[in-house]
Amino acid sequence: MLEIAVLGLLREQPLHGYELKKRLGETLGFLWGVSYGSLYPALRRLEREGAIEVVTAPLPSAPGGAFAGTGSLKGDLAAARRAGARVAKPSRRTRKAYRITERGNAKFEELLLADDPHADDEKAFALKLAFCAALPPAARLELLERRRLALLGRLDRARRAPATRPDRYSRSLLEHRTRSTQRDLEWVEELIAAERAEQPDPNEPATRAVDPVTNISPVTDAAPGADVIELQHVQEGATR
Amino acid sequence: MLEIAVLGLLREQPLHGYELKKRLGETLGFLWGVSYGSLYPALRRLEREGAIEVVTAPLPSAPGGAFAGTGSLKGDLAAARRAGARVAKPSRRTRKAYRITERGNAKFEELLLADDPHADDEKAFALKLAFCAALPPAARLELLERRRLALLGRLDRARRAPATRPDRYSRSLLEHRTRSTQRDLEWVEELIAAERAEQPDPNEPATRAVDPVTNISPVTDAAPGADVIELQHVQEGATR
DNA sequence: GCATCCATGTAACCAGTTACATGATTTG
DNA sequence: CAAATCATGTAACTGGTTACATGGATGC
Repeated sequence: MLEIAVLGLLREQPLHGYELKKRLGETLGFLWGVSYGSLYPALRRLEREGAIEVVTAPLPSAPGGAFAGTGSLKGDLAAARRAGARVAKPSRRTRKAYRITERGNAKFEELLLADDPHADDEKAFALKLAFCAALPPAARLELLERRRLALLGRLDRARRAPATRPDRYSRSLLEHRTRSTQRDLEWVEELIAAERAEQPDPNEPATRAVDPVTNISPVTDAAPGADVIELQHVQEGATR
Repeated sequence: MLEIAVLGLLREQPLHGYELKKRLGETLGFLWGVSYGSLYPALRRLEREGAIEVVTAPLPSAPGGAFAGTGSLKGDLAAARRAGARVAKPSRRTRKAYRITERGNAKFEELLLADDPHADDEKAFALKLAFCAALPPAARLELLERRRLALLGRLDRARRAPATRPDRYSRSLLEHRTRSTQRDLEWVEELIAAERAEQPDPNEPATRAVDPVTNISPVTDAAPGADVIELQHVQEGATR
């Protein structure tokens, strides 16, 4: 969970821990609150495995030649000041900004499509969805399709095995839950439809729609470099 | 979480670990799956703090005089056999059945009303609701009321602070989530209304006169003791 | 010079998980 | 007697949490 969120945010621009936590709080706050006690260890972990790296630019020089101009830290500050918040001036001493690496990007996509067992389902999907915009369309579709399957499965199970205690409250709960799942399903199907509408996948000529489980399409490669563009793009507008 | 479920089940009848896990799987399976690795330690923990105790009845005598008849183990076996399942005969050697104590009952009610911070909210409430039937009406109402408050708070927060990333998916997510919360709220309010209808709280006389839903007369006395009946009811049918 | 915010981190804990170890009882 | 099932348990790990320790920078 945390790693997805961190990588997802760092995809857009380098950030340091404190700022990361703040953004997680603002933009994903409704999902769950992250604490420093898990964030900093996660950052070290990600760094150890090469998914992110410290960007040691005190301010002036852009270190990685590929990473022109990085407005990241500066832009952030400016935006905050614009917003009228009381803001400490540059400082820039102890903070360690992290940047995502190629390995990290790979890991991010891998994590979005992995359904590891101890993922909360609800929250996990919500989180993934919140970050799937930067994903290649095929992967995104896969994510939605999986979710759809999971919801269908749950509905089916609920239908064929009532599986609940007989009291009033439990029955009401089960009922409500089923309705809720149904709505989730409809919603996901809308998302899928929208996805297909604007991305009429040439690899799925009608028949393949039947079995979405095995369709790990070997042709997922959409325009290479699209990610890089996206990255620079986000940087401009991301200061919120 | 686990402790609530365990105590909730043991309230109805003494059970041993293996059976407990089976029931948790059947009747709460849609909520979450418990593993032995957490169940047995939980049982030991609960025993240590005096919330449950081992019932050392090999079979014949009902040990706690208060606990007349209890079909618990025997009834269970019979039921299973009736259902056509292949069933091992009595055995009864290594198994340790647990019974809830007075302390345990107290702890159970306390847990249902406590909103400890690391409760998943969604799942936690579902679980509590699934076991609230045996609660005194006032406590049950309190539980529902709290949930209502939480949902209202969430809605309010969502309304006054959009707090989300600007991409299509995140927006859709937030929207869907809000609708969902709204539905949850309506549902809880229905439950509350039903609750009040059959249990007109004598402590809130003034405000109820205004309420247009129930304003036929203040004398809507529904059969008192309905809960007791419900309780006895469960015990009979619970071997399911 | 003190309160406050920025910023990083550690230690202890928590509630669960999987994987493994053990053994009694039943049944074919 | 072998295989399946019933039954209890431990060890190591997971992914987070809270509480605490530390310290630089800044504003008033």
